[in-house]
Amino acid sequence: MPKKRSGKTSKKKSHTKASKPRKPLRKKLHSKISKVRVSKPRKALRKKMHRKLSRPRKHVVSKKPEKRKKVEGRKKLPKQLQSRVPPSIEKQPPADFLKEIKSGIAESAASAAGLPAEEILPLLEKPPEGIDADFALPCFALARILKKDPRLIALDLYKKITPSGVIMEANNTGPYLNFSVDWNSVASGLIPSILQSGSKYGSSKTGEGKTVVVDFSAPNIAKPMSVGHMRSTIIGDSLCRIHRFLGYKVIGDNHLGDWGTQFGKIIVAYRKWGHPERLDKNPIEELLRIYVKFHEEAEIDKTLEDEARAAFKRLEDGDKESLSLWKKFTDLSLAEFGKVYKSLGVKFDAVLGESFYLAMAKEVIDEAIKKKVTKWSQHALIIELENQVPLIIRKSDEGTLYSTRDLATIKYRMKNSSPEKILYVIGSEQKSYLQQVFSAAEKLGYIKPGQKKNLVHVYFGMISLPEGKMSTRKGRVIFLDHVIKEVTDLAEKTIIIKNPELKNRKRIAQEVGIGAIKYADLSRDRIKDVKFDWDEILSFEGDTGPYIQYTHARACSILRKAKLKRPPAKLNASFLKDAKEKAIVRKLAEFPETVSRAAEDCKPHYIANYVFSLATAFNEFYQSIPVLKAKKCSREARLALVSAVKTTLKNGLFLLGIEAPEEM
RNA sequence: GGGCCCGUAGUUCAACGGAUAGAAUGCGGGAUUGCGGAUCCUGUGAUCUGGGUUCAAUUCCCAGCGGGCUCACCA
Repeated sequence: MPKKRSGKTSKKKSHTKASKPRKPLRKKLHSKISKVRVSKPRKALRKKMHRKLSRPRKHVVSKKPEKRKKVEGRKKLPKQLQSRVPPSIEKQPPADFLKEIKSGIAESAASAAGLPAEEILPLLEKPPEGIDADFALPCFALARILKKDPRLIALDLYKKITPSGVIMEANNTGPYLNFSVDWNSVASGLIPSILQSGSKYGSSKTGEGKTVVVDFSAPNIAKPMSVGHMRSTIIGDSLCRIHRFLGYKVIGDNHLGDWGTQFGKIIVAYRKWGHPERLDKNPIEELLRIYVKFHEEAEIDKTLEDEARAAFKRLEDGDKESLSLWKKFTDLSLAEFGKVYKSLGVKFDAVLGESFYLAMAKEVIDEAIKKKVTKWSQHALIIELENQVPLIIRKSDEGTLYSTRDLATIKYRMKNSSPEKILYVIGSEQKSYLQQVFSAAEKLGYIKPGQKKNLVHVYFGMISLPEGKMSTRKGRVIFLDHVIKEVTDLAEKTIIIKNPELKNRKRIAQEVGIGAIKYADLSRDRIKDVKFDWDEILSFEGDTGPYIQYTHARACSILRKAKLKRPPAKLNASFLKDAKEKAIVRKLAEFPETVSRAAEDCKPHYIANYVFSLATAFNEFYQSIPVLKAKKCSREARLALVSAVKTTLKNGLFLLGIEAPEEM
């Protein structure tokens, strides 16, 4: 049975529209009882206290007393405001303030310790919540090098370090050396820099001159796109955006499943049971019908599979009638896929399906024979691999296989784009298969020896339904366009309730609905399996795409009402005094690092999590601190902050492939 | 059976080997007619088991248990 390249399609009982469980829109009626707000300790603090009382500490190393002593003895140093307005040179990538702060800290700690800064830098980390500091240097690693008690090292460094620049103070807490940063000073450079960089904030030039091919989506022709294809499409699209943002030349390639034995099946099925009129009217539906029919009949009549293989062989050998059928099916399917891609807002730089590589695949076979890396096994041609199952590259009927075409694809891509990396955004179930292909490619010399690591399988877990595995053939499947429609409809209903005056309601409902779908996928680590859950995808509250979009829209709303002609050129950040404001400034500074980590690990969920935490920080801020009604200086500073948040949220959402409407 | 992946509050997810494991959702309380309540505040509640490495393990290693995927002429 054909499998989808991008994932699995099967699914069990399909939910039909009306029966779908759905989370009701929450109507909140609020009681108007006025109450005096009592300030309470923060939740985290509470928890901590509770834990302390109820549970014995695990490690007795804790030196609370010492910590306290240190904190008391902490010396306040004069802060030196050094606002650093970034160079306004166009070509210059946006400044990465976090990186600069960290290297500043690393340098001063390094010179105090007499070690190179490069050794210190990677050790720097963010202290946990509740620690009153911005950066921490755990001294354990130094203890080994310096052969000293880490606590003494921390103390020693603390004494030697003279804070300067944005580093306001250092202090030692047990084996940790903690640094506090003057966020006002940082903000006065960072915020104008963000405003100036705009849609470029967070980008860099690290990928300049390098090419990355992203192989993603890859639906199978003649089958509808199910939610099984969602992950490859959404994750792949995001990875394209992220790499492009970092300066790479990206070739997003939709490696369509438009060749292979399943076409034999469809051709056979079409000749036996197909209705041309139905095909024209409702192509995917008809193709699916005959495809399912084929498998039902094949259960009974075992010769059907052979018939299909033979039909595929004729297609591969260039039989005209078969080819014209193939062409028809392909064109019809592509038209359908195009609609889905359009609503998802996904574009490709290349759409080179497997059929494109047919001639090259045949060359691959000849080459493999010539290079003497093949062996015969039961009339099929195989390549033997170390510690792996051999890879079949030609069937016993001399037809090509997925593997043959994949090898040809590697050859073609290396030759034509010489990419630094090729990312295969394909389900984890193909992990061992892809490793075989990569090894074979190395053996055939399509990649340089030792460069196998540049062929990266960006795998992801499988989508299943609450009722079990999906299965196209059994009709247990949820179609992607169905999901899009449901979510979009709900978004529209929500808008009608919450913002009836909104213009462009349809378009924004679409943006919000798609945002919900994409965010639900991209906000979790791709390697984990997911259960498709209507309730989750139809939820617009909490950790969801619409929450981020809403936050962005609120920021836009404030800026709109402020009627600023243009963002302030200068910023007096000393008016950003509140802890909530500082928290936002720090968050803003973390964006570039988050983006590059996401690219390194090919994990867009870093960005999703980031954007959520920034949105949350912002919501907490504007909930309690007035912007428009603040006094002039505060108002200006806060408006700049709001604007920087808006920009950063928008950029983050963009990297996830999610629109950021200004109203919703 | 061999190989690979996963195992965290009731549920769904986070957590560059570090200091008190964060959220969301659910359920229970709340938000002075201030910038849109798709928001905010607050209570509740978790690292599968057993060993090992480490100053330090949710994280790394081994074993077990549970789940998923995969083991050649499908893709």
